[in-house]
Amino acid sequence: MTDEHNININHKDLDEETLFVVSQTFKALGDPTRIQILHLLFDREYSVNGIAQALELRQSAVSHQLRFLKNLRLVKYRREGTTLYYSHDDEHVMKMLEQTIEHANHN
Amino acid sequence: MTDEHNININHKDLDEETLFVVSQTFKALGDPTRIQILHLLFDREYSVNGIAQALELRQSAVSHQLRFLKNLRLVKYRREGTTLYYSHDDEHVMKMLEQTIEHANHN
DNA sequence: CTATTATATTACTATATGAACATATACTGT
DNA sequence: ACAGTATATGTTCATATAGTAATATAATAG
Repeated sequence: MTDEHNININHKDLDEETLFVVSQTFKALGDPTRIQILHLLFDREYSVNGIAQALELRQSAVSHQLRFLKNLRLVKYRREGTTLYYSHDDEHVMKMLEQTIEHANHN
Repeated sequence: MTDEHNININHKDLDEETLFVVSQTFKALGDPTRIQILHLLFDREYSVNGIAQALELRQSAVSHQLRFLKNLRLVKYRREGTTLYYSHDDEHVMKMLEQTIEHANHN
């Protein structure tokens, strides 16, 4: 009989799809611009131009990065006229980001 | 004063150095090969060739990625003769990796 | 010392990435 | 329909990245 009662997680199975999803998720957080965008969205929603102004970035640069984040379902948006208000859409990722910023500041 | 003029309600500012450290940390986890290496090191230490054989990678490729991970203090090594045994060296990062793999598998 | 083994490093190549610019699309008000 | 505004998209370019092959270095055994 094996030690199936053990609480430890089995680290031996890492299938290709999981590997891809995990690496993509971290890749999203591996760029300063995207981190800044998500960091902004921590507190409240922002329009695309709002993000661009707050971070002093071109509108197209922001839009490109938002598409990246939206493809990974890390952000979502609601429309109000011609304006799109973006907000974060993945609690787990936002918590990781918060913790890692905390961790980095603590050193 | 309206909310429109009060753009900087942000609690925690995100200084440039923190931004760099955080993005570098996530960048380390943003590559499938590095994730596989860290995933291997979850349970125990491995030699460079051990990692190469386990993941079917060239020795030099593994060595390159280990240098990357070592620069970020995510892994450490001990020497035994000519063999270097690598192990993980950042609990926070390993926990994040574990949680994110769990999170990805859960979907 | 020399030979062997394990790992690191250098040089190179192919691909990925991020930003810029210009343009296209979507919506609103007139 | 038209003008104006907000956002998205296509293209191009410079740089970053990951891998390979070949070589260098380090430690050990004989």
